[in-house]
Amino acid sequence: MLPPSTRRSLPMALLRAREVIMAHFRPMLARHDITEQQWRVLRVLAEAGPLEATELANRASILPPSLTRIIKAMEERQFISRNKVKDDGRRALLAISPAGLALIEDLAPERIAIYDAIEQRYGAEQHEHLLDLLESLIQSESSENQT
Amino acid sequence: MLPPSTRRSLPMALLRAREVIMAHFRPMLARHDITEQQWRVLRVLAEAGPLEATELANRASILPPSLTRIIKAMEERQFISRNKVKDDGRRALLAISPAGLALIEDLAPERIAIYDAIEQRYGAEQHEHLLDLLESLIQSESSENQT
DNA sequence: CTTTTGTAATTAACATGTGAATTACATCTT
DNA sequence: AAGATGTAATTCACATGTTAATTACAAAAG
Repeated sequence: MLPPSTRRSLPMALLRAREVIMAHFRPMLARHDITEQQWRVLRVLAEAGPLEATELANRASILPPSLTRIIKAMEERQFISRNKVKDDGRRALLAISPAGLALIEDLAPERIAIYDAIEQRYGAEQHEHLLDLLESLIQSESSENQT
Repeated sequence: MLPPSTRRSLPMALLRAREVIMAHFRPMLARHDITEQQWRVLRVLAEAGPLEATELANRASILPPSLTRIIKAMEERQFISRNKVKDDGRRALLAISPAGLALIEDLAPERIAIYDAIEQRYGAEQHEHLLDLLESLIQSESSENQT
């Protein structure tokens, strides 16, 4: 229960870990002129199908104001489309477009290769274990658990 | 070696984990009108003593352009001071001021309580193990390891 | 001594993070 | 139906992330 030093604190360790991982993916994304967040939006929509903005924001871990801007930019680049929901003028369904799907499929091999290389260097077992521990942390600390 | 779904990918898990942790600290920082990054700068300087900008940026995981802005703001609020290094007009030593130290000391009890509560919910052993795995990941993937 | 090369810090330009306020609709109340 | 309340999305204002370009200075090369 000592005061956590900056050298062994969860927030700093999580930040640094994310940095070293993303460093491997950034060149790929930059070559296709797409940001990390735009990439997350595309992948979530590709996996889950059309979603409303709120749900998409949650799944991609992007805040609503950011998502508004991202959607606007990606609509202009024709990577996603929006269709208003009947009976509720506020909501709209956001869907990935064929061009967006094509981009994801183009990048899939490289993305998998990068991820596999990380897993090899780090070790498959450690990797699985780390994912488990992170999921567990997210569970134990998510605000929905407050009774 | 399957394509990592967004539900079990390291980048997403690290991002979400950091979010749920920081959610506990944000109210405290907001009450003192200080940002997460400014807080990191203060703590690093308090722990390590005066540092040059480059070293401070590395230790606080802040990019140079951001640090330039942060230093400017914190100098105006008198939380840090800068002293030019003799013999090299480019460098300057950045140091935490008495007011900065006072802020850190004021917040220390609450900060420790928050951290301890997280550790209790999550489990001390899991917590240690997670830190170990993260350190190991950072080691195995940091760019200095490229031969 | 001048030029070249290297390094630290800053600036520029644009995207995102963040909290607060606002807008546009829906729904509930009376 | 009119007003009160709730919800989804956006807008605003400002801080930071990110890359590229630039400035300021130092050190090496000629």
